[in-house]
Amino acid sequence: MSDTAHPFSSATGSDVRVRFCPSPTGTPHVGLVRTALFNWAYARHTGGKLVFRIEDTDAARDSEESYEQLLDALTWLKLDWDEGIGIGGPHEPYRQSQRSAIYLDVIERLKASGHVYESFSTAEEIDARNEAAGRPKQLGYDNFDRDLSDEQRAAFRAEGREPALRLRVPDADLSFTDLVRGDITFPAGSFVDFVVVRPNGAPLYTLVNPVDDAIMQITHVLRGEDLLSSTPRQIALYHALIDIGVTTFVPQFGHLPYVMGDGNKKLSKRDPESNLFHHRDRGFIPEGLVNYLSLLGWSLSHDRDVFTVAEMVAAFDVVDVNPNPARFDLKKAESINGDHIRLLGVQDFAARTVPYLEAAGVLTSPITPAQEAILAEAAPLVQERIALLGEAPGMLGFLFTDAASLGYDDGVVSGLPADAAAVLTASVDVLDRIPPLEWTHEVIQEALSAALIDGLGLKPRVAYTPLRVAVSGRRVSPPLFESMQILGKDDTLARLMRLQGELGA
RNA sequence: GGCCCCAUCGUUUAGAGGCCUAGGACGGCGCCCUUUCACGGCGUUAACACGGGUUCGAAUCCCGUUGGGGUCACCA
Repeated sequence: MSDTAHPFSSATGSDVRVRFCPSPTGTPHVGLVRTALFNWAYARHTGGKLVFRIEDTDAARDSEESYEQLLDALTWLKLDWDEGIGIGGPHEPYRQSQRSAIYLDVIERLKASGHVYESFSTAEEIDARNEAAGRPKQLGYDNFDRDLSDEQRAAFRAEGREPALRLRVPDADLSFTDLVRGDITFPAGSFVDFVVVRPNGAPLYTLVNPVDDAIMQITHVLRGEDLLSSTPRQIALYHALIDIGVTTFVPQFGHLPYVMGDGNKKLSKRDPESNLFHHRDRGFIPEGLVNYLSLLGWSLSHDRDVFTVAEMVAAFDVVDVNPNPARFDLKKAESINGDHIRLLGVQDFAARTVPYLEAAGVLTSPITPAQEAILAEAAPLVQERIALLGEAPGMLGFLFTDAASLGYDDGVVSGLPADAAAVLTASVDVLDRIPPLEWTHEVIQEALSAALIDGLGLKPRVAYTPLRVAVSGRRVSPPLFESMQILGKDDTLARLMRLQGELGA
């Protein structure tokens, strides 16, 4: 059925207006970020606008720290917006805590037009009435106060009660076409008159969210699936807002699938994997994380899942979003991040490792020119072998210390084969004969290979493991000969001799 | 419980009636490359929840069943 008085938005191109409107509670969740990403991508794809506003109407839970984190998150991921926080626009202010006067005005108009009425029922009374009537408690509010007479209202007030305000929802089926799920109909009676204003006059999310969307002329509401069942109530409110002239259309809705954790549960805020910054701390780069997050409910094509954000923007449309819930798969996320790390220019890559190396105490802060030179040499060696920037300190740490202070990983020295000492002796001997000016990985490899593989008849694995441990303190490291080249002849020999000492002791 | 949503390999996703003896990716397994670990290459594993329809023909459409999930706040 078409409702010509309350039409849905028909925006499709640059007239599209989407919004991202988190409430600043806790740390940014990857599901929240995915929602931001899809809104952003849709705005960029259509050439429309993304509005960023803050829903801080819950003073008890909202925090300024969380607000800062939201900005940090979007900035880090390079999800920019066209209107709202920090930018301004025609509908300022963009923090709900500063929009009270606007809501008060809308509430007055809603009251005057009879869309909203005073409700004195308490939760206990509602439960009691349901119980008395043999209805399950979960049925909730029974529209009891809908047609209270003036006398009845006066009587309640005389008892000292203050009313909440409820929206009168239509007694009719409500249908809409969900952008990702298709036609959805809620039968009349499955949604009841809901509270929009507390007795103390404070408007609730159920009111302010649609009111702001209406005032800001939002054309597409793309949000989490958890809001799906509140959509009919919201559409009912929208109809009221249209009736009183706040707006002229109802936005289109698209409900994005959940981001799940292990098992069949929504990825909980308690789970560290849900925390965006946890992933950043471990060394995800924005390109990689955005790419992976976009795959949670969407895909670029049938045979590619590593792509740039520009490619995503060019192709993204909400109607292609898959309605099934998606599981956050760390392994795959890391793999895709690794692919993006490999896509980085080597200088860019090196620069991005610096904060991680500093945080781990591998580099001084600020980095010295000498350290910078070593990093530049070593970066290509590790760029292709890590999936997270957080692996860089472990991979590169040995290059920024000396023979005396090098630490050995647990068990690597004791785990060396019996002939390790002989390998070290032979290696020191042959390496010492390389002139300093010829100290390159090719020459080093040639010399070592001749002495150990040909000379001692060892397998490469057996021959080089002691050297690797001596040089890096680890069983796994960047390529051995290249590492020796970076360290230089003196340091390399000192490290081999130190391990000789450790083994002899 | 009412209402709503969802249902393709272990995971994610391709698939909008014949191109599907179901494709990609991650994971797993094996092999190759190789100075370790990776990277890269090659191969392999493994799915249309079930039952009815509609149709010449269904993973694709309809109905039901089952199984998941969400929501029913004077939170957002």
